[in-house]
Amino acid sequence: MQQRPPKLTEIAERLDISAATVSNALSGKGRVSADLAKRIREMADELGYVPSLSARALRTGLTGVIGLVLPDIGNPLFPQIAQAIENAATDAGLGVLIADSRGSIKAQTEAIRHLKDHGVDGMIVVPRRGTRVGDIGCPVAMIDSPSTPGNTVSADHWGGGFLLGEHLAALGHRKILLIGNHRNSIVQNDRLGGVRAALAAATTQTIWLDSPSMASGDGFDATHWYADGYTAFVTVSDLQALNVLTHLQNAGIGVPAMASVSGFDDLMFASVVTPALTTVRMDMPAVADIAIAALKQAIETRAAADSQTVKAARDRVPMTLVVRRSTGPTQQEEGKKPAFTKTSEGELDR
Amino acid sequence: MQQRPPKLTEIAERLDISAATVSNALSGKGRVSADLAKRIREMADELGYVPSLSARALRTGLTGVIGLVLPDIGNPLFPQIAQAIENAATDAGLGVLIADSRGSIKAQTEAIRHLKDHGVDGMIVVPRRGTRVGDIGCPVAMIDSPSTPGNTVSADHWGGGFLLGEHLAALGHRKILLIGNHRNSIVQNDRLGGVRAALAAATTQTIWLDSPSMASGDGFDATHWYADGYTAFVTVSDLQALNVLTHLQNAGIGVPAMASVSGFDDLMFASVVTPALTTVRMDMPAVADIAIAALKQAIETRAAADSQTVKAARDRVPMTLVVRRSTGPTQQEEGKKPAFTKTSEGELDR
DNA sequence: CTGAAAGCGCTTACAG
DNA sequence: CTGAAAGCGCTTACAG
Repeated sequence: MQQRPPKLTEIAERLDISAATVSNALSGKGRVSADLAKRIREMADELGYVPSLSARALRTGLTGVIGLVLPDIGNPLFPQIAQAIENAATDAGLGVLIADSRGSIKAQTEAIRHLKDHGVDGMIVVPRRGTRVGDIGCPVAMIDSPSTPGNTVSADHWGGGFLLGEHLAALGHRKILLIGNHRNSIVQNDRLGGVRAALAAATTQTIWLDSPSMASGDGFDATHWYADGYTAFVTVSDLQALNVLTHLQNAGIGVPAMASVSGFDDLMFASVVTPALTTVRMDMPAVADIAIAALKQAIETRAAADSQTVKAARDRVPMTLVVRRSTGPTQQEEGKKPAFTKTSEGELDR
Repeated sequence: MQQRPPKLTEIAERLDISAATVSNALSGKGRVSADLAKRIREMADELGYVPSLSARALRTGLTGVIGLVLPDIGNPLFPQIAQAIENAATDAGLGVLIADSRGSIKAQTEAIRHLKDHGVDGMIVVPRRGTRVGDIGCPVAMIDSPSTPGNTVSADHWGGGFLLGEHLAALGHRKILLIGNHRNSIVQNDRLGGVRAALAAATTQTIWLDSPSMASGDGFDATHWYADGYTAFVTVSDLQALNVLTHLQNAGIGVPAMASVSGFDDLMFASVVTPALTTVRMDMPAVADIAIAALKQAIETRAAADSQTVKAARDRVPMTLVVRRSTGPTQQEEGKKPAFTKTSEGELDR
């Protein structure tokens, strides 16, 4: 039916007052008598008035939309991030425009430009590994590792790793293998650093799958390490953990009876596999809330200060250890079910 | 630095011509002499002119932004969808605003309203199961099952299932168990219907995990069926397949040596597990292209016809069988590596 | 407390 | 082929 939506002046006409007054009343600037303001609001409701964001944007220079730049939408962690950001933004009355910096750093730059062209008031960037985002002419909140310069908010990856390390130590593991993907990833180093710190009394060995020695040959073979006495395998992500888990199972090494496998991120499949994966989870909603709050504040005070990376917060959100069943080696742990919501399997496909 | 961006009138002033002419030249309406148009474009480039979308939106009533409504951003299939849509939209010069209809149908309605309030020109909706979206006052493209009324474009789920069924038949399986999650899901019925049709000569049995008998007790136990002679397990999603796979392995039933497990969607972990999952994949980019094209056309012709669900296309995009290693029962298949890109593990966490 | 007026930066008939 | 003018729907000083 595409009814032409009522505009502000229509409310004004009906009430025989000026558009300015309607605008003031609706924006709650308080320059209107309580009584009149109430009548205006009622009329607006009655007419189903929805302000034109385009007009407002043109006038105020603010669109009420922020951009979300992700290194790769295909990233399995993306749903968690996007969902948390979308929720927080919606609560803050902001729209979220997404952009995928798929592939290259160049693509990241393009994505940022694309968003700017679309007039976002600010953006949240999960930068590509090793990337820095310069001044882009609008406020930016970065979600990265706490050790990254320019970071605004992030989970406490080191602390999360420490929790996991303590857990494994308590279970009695003495030889633990730590498996990382990219040796120059700050996040991965933070995570494994925490694990190592908690396992100072045990034997740990760290291997990086992107190292030359690994890249050649058939790569990593968990059974080999198992034969060497390693009973626990700590990976830097659940995807890697899944890989190790199924490898071991496939080779007849029981998990958690004979070996323990754990990951990070609590990806949606972590609770679906048998045995369920023990993992370390970030509090994405908290990260998102902080990022949005910082961004919003920066947008609001933007007029005064120059637009810059939002550095106000620099928060470090704690991580949570999610103990499930893969906790060997002697199966001490019965595995509590996690309290938080997991991805609804029901909506998998319809 | 937030330099005030140059506006159209500045170009006009510098060239000592009218704003109208600049506008015409830049929008390529062709009412400007080629020579002048060229000079205008050069000046625009030189000044780094970026049109104000807000102003254009106010004037034309079109924002150049579409909304993407997903049933649940947490859905593991979401990354594929979002990425494909974002790519197609960007190519079409459109921005994508996301909305999560998490949880309820009510939330879906709210999400749609939220997007409308933000002035999207149209939207792409992946509706919640069993949901219909009424007229919302702007063009809508629905991505659902081909059998769903109002559907605009979708993968050929039945056809994909048929491919999988044929494959299993060719491998010599005689007793195949089909496992669905929601007995009233159109997509799932389409998929399993296709499988069944191709396996007409074999024995198939279908169970639904949401049926009362399943809901009670400990639910589904693959080993029980294996003992009963079933050698192939077809699930309606890779997540389910992963569950079955790890269950079997955990119980000492080798895959693919003793049993075959397959799924749908080619979720990012499908190629990471051992053995890699055989699955059926939709061509998301094709789906996205069709949806965006249909939407764009509807937006452009919107003035004339009333806004409605886009029904132009109703396309049925073919699905692809991805044969990997889980294809038993006699391990005939050596498992080709899939040709398409899988989610870059590298960006898992940084 | 309320209103008249200007203007945000474009595009689009309409003239010339 | 080019330009003058109006207007999209708001908000914001500025008066009263």
